Amino acid sequence: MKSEPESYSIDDLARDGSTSWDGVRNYQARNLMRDEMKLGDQVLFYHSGKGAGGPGVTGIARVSAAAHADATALEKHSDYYDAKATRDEPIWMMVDIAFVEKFDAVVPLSVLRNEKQLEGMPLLQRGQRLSVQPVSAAHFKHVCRLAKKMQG
DNA sequence: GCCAACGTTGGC
DNA sequence: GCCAACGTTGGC
Repeated sequence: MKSEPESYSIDDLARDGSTSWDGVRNYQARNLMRDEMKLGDQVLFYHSGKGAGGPGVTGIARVSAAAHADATALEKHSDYYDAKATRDEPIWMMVDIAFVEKFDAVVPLSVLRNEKQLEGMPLLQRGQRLSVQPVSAAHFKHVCRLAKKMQG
């Protein structure tokens, strides 16, 4: 899951313990949360933009609640308000995630790009912008190995 | 700040 | 249903 650290960082998640991943307004990302993310699934937490250490994976979270309606779509004054959403058809959904671990150092995107073992990882595909993306078990493990290696 | 990639909107 | 225009994302 991607987040701009200025809006919500791994440190914010560590402080809060858990959070509802509200505000996703992209159907593909919504579908991934709704259909693919199960309670207990592990999540790579990614900082986009200009965080400390540049864009990269900063830690691990875990799905603490499966997809449920994102009520911010119904709130007129919310940045995430969507006039098409109704109580019966909320349209937008979110999962809750809980903090698991913050890496000692960011695993930079530039490092991920050079890893043969991460070939085919959606995050590394040209032009990808999805804020929620699937990660294979093998890719997940490899990113964790890189994180451990970097704290070396 | 630039720009490529991509999603959405709306006219036709 | 097509597609141009526009807005957003996000790396560089």
